[in-house]
Amino acid sequence: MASVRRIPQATVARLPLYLRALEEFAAERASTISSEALAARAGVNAAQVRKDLSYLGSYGTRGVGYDVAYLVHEINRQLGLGEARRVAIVGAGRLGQALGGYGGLPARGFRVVAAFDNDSEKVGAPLGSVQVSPVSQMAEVISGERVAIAIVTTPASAAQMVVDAATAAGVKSILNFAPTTVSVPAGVALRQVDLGIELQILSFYQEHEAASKISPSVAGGALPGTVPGAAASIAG
Amino acid sequence: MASVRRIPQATVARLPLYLRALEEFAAERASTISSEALAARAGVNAAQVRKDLSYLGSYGTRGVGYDVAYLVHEINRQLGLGEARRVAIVGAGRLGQALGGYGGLPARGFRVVAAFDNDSEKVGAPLGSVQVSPVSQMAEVISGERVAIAIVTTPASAAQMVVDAATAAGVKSILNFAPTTVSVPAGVALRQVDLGIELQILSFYQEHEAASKISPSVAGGALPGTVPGAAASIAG
DNA sequence: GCATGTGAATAGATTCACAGCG
DNA sequence: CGCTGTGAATCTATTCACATGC
Repeated sequence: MASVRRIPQATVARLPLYLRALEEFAAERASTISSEALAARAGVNAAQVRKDLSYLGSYGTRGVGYDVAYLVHEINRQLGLGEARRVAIVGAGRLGQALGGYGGLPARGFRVVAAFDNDSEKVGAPLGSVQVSPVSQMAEVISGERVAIAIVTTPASAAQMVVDAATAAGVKSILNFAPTTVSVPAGVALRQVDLGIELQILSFYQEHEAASKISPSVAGGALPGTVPGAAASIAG
Repeated sequence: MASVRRIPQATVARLPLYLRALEEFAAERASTISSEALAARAGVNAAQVRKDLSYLGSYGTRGVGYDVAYLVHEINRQLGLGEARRVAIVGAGRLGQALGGYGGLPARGFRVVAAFDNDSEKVGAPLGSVQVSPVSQMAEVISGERVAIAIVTTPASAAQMVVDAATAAGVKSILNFAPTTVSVPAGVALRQVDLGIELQILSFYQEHEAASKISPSVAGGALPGTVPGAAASIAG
């Protein structure tokens, strides 16, 4: 019953991993699962799983394990996945197109409700299930559609500008794929994902002995007038 | 002169960030840079920058700062970016196409030398500057082309299989975009990137107060028969 | 008896603060 | 005298180990 405890960033970053694993177990008709089995599937240590879950309030049964369905429910609740989050994609290039058409988004509770680009060739074209709007309309469309999260897939040169426009229009989370560091106002959460950086990190470990441990990425939020910093995740 | 010191994972994950910032400074004709300016551009704290760089052997000048060109050179060296790394893309769907055509790869010293898919519709089609080969030929093409890094952009169901095939053929680093946890043999470095997970993490911070700090992702390597775990970075 | 839940121990990362040097 | 380089202090995260309770 640690329900008031503050959940560590590292734990928050692992909850979605557990969720993914739990959904696999659920699909296999498992009704109960041990920390050990969950840990193996998620690629972490069993003690880690137990400690992480204990921050949520500990929903396991000693001698038995965790109820799969209930845990899924609780993690979903903690992550705020009750209702579909409304997202916008800014930048309708190849990457934006790929993400917009990615079926994993609706499957995980995210709904693309707008897309933007400043290339007039792209404006009006379909991107996933929406039409690309001009960047000049970001403010009105974002507030009209109540967009909560903006995914930035513009070139580096445009990234800070669109982040500024999106946050000014009320977006509270930014997922930046542009290969540059952007900063966001206080109270806006930010995560950055850069293919080149990932490859460079791998390159390091190729040169030197491969590292011994696996570590998750950590959250990149912002309460203070935070700058940027991090790197993180995407899907196929 | 801490040249023998082991470089912490967290530092390794930030070196590419510094590199990116330094290249921007170089483009602006700055010949020397303070830890403070570099920190601001990279979105971290100045003390962090100094400590991180001190692991490389400390190439700064007190009262002045760091020589931009020299630092770029040293970080590139540490990251093993002397010669272009040879990469393969496995999975020629939208995301694979987007990554294969991404100009940031060659710009940062990575060369796509092969692509694979098991859909016969896609085999033979161009992906970036190469042609898609059938998955059945992975072993020979990977060893023939001396592929060092495999980028996995298949559906989740195929991911572990292609990772096994790639590592068996000699690939030493895996960048997994498939939304599932994969495991790799000892000595193979692994990083995982999942769009859905990133969004779920942002969703958490949207619900609760936004986090106060920014944190970088951490490396996901493997010396032991390591399982998977992490999340991390890509670009637009 | 078996697997959770958790304090305590350990390890790792960040930040401070200042001595040292150009 | 400014800025690096780095020990020491702090904070965060991971792992251990075992008491607890089903």
